[in-house]
Amino acid sequence: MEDSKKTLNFIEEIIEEDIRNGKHGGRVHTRFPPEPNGYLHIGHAKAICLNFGLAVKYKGKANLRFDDTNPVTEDTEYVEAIKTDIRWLGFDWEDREYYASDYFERLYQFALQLIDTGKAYVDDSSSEEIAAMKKGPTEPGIESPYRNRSADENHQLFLRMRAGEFPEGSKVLRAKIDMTSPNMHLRDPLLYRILYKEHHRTGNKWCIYPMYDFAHGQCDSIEGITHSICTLEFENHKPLYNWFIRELGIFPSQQYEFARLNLSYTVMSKRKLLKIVNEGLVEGWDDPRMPTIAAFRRKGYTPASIRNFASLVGVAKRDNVIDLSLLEHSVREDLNKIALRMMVVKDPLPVTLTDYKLNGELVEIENNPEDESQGTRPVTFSRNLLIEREDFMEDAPSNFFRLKPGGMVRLKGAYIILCNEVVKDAHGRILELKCSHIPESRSGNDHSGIKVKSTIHWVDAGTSIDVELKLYDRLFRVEDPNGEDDFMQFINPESLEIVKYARAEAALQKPDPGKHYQFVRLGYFKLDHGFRDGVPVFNRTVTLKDGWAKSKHKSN
RNA sequence: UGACCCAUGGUGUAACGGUAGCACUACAGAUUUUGGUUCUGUCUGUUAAGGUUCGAAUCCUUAUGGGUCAACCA
Repeated sequence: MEDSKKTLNFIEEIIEEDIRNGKHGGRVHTRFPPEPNGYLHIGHAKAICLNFGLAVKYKGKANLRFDDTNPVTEDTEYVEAIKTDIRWLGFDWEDREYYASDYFERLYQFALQLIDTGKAYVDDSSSEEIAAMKKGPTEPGIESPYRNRSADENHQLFLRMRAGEFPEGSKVLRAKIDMTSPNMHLRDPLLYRILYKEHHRTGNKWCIYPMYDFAHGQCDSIEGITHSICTLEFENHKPLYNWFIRELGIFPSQQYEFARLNLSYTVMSKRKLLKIVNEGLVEGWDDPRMPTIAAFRRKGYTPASIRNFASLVGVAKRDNVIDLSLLEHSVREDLNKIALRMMVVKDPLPVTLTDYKLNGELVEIENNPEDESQGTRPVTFSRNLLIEREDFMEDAPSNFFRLKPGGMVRLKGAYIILCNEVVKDAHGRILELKCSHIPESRSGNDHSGIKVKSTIHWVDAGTSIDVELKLYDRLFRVEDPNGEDDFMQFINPESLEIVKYARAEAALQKPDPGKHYQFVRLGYFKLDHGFRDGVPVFNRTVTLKDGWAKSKHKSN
């Protein structure tokens, strides 16, 4: 959406070929089909951008369709969350909000049609018996003893299944295809099961529910979907998808599969994410350490950065693990242009300017050096300041450019200062720095002639305020934690660091919840849900790139 | 050991029989009142073996490696 690449991905190639051939009158109609049983994650974001993006690019349409055929796991809570996320990403399904459950009656009629043409039968076998008769992929299955009931008997039985005359699990409807097929999905797949469960939309109207395979393709067909795009694991379902369309003689939607997104240092399966939530390892689905869209939103990502990321990762058929750094690159790129700069000191070290005689003054500092139109703001400067503790080093190596005894550094937007004395307590902990300033070095009017190697951030001790900072790290310690059962052992125990009392310039007293900030040299931040005991709480969206930290890491 | 799918630098992704390119990462340098940004440069790649061809990442064969499928989940 952001950029139209010159080269096409394989789905775009198919679409352009179809348009050239006048297939479906050159019409392009896609759909995004979430199951409302969990929150959307960054992998879904890729699928959303793909489906809705294709519709935009080829002047077609994209539907939102909830695949709600399993009343046991689905809920309206998820429906609302999903809609919020898609809208936030910037996509619009207009009036095309559909539900598989809207089509239950038509799907039921489709089932009767298959029964009457001898293509489906009611099976009384238990689920264990059915599994046993299917056998494994390397050997042919065997046919059910109920497979050759007459169309008429099947018809009557299916009517009675719907009427609620049979207990849950006692009967299923199956397609009659081929029990010896090497493709397991073609070994008489289940179409309907009996389930006495209330559905979040249809209530108790139904006690039989269609399976995914019997619902999805037919829903596509009903909606006139031209390109039904799904992930690779449905590749083996395609012959079945096509079989239903052919046997029913309905609109021939076509399925295309692409590789789902995997991100390093996290997991993407709903089951695993649910487990992390349920075991209380995070606050919830929108905890900023989660890979959900809601979490990225709360953490301070922008919709544009996620859309751009989706475009950067591309669309192909090979399994992939995308570097987290690509996502971070994408959000930094966006935030650098829009974020308001502010100064916040995470770990304050008092600095007293012993030669500063004024009763304080205001210095003007730019709000965004990348964008002059964002203007400047006045910041209070005085004799008593706070700087970052790690910006001072007593025995500094030669490549440490910040403050050291007898050394000079510029305070961002203000003066160059000189460190004269280090005040310590009995344990040797540094309590305070006594410094002097160079009056002629004032920012914007510097005629001191002095060049310093570094500029550091600071706040005025008297007027600064407390803020809380929530600093996040990757959820998992290892790049690919996707082991089946042991993934929990790779959880990063230090994925959240809370700085309860950082000191911020006074302007942050009334933070704008809609704005993205850059706390100079600390990273990009966004207001979390609000305040804790009157103290504003900020989530760190992402750090700034830090060459110094890297070189330090290397020499260690 | 059945069927289907996939294989290009560290990670992704292009090249549609004719110069292996782009992004991220990493590294080096320049600029910089954020060790940020910006700019410049460098490193690293066609899984293997055969075949077709004047010419193969691309087509064919085989091998190897990886993924998916045996839920009354989607």
